[in-house]
Amino acid sequence: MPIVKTTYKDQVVDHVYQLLLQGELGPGDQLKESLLAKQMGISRAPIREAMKELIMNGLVDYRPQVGNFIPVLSPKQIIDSYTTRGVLEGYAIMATCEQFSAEEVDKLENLTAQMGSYAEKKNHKMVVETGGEFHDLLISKNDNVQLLEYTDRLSLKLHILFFKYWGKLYSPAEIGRRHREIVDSIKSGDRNLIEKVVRQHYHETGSKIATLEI
Amino acid sequence: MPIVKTTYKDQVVDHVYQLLLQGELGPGDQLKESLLAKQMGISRAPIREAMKELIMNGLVDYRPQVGNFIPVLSPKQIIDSYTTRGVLEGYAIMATCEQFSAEEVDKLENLTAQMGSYAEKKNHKMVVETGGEFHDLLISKNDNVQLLEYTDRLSLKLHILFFKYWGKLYSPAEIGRRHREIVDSIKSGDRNLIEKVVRQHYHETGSKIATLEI
DNA sequence: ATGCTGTTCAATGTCGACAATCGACGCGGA
DNA sequence: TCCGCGTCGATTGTCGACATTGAACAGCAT
Repeated sequence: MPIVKTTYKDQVVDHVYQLLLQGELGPGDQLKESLLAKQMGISRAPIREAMKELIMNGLVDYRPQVGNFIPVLSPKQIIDSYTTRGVLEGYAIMATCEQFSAEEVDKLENLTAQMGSYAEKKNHKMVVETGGEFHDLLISKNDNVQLLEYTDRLSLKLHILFFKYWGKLYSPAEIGRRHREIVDSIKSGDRNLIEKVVRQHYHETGSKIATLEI
Repeated sequence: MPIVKTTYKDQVVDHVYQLLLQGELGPGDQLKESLLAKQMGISRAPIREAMKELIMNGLVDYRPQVGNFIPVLSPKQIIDSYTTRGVLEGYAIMATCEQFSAEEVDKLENLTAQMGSYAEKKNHKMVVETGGEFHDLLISKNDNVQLLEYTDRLSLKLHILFFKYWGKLYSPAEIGRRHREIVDSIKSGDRNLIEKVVRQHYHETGSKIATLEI
């Protein structure tokens, strides 16, 4: 039984995540401290604490003396965010690519196959879950805390803001091709290629989402 | 006359920056809200707001229910931070390298010469200032807001935590060589080279500082 | 001497109220 | 009609006080 010491601030953060994931909060919406406080039966103090954390993670824009808003990202900002993610994760994976054992490469290939299978069945939930496992294994070798902090923040932000597109972005064939490409680059041992492939993957994902968001 | 709307929170942030730059605050020190509030003649509310901003910029570590502390970075963490900076800025510069005009390249070379000159005279202050100008010009072409946000944060953090070493890191000859190397890579137009040179520069800087910090 | 336990105190977590400020609205004049 | 200005309401900024929690210390048992 995990004893979870949960402070009000953390509850507020989770609450806002839920609101975003359930679509009750969308781009441009304002998060009013008093309203949130009343809804949750607490004071504004922990709300403000939570806002700072959300701002830190890029899920809330802060305008002094005005309020906190769910960010409205322009197409360019979407692409830039994914580009940045590609830069960070591309490096993280490139720098550790020779640490993958044969078993782990097998695992990556299995996950790719599973993802294609789920995609065929239009089981988007499992596609996303399997994709997450694939992704986590890829960057799991890196231990640069500073870099991981930034990638985690960015992943969380993009995941929550654009999760609704995850299922519709790529055809099953494309999903397979893209992930195979990454695995193949790792098997090749060509570090430059690995970094390039990862960067391109995220850049294209960003571009696709940007077009869908207009 | 610039009308600067300065809130208490911003004053607190600046105050802590000053304490850090003046050496009155160092790694491991705790920032006690009540104490800061009393010193500045304000309540704890804006102090807490400021803490969040400092945490966001990596200049303060937050331990729930315990307090806020100036981070103590291990040698590896120092190297990792500089490595990450190299990854981000290396990409930023590489992606925009063909946008530099001949005049701007000249400017970079002039700044390099000036830096060497100041270094010879042991004018560390001007070395740092000129180096900052060099650096700012290099990344000025990039307009990826997400990436710039991360690089700015990281630059600020590393600048404030390690500013004391800036003058003593490299010999005048090394300073010249390093910056010429970067300018040359830009003149060559070899994107891979540019990124590699920038990454290596920051990695080596991090390594040097890490050894000095022990 | 060592390790556990309860107490104490200082620091953070939370609260409700008041002050300062921004944005919207409506009025009046060109 | 359009633009500038002042008022007003709603929201954030700040405050002092109280509640809660973590860490250090003393005392006891082993």
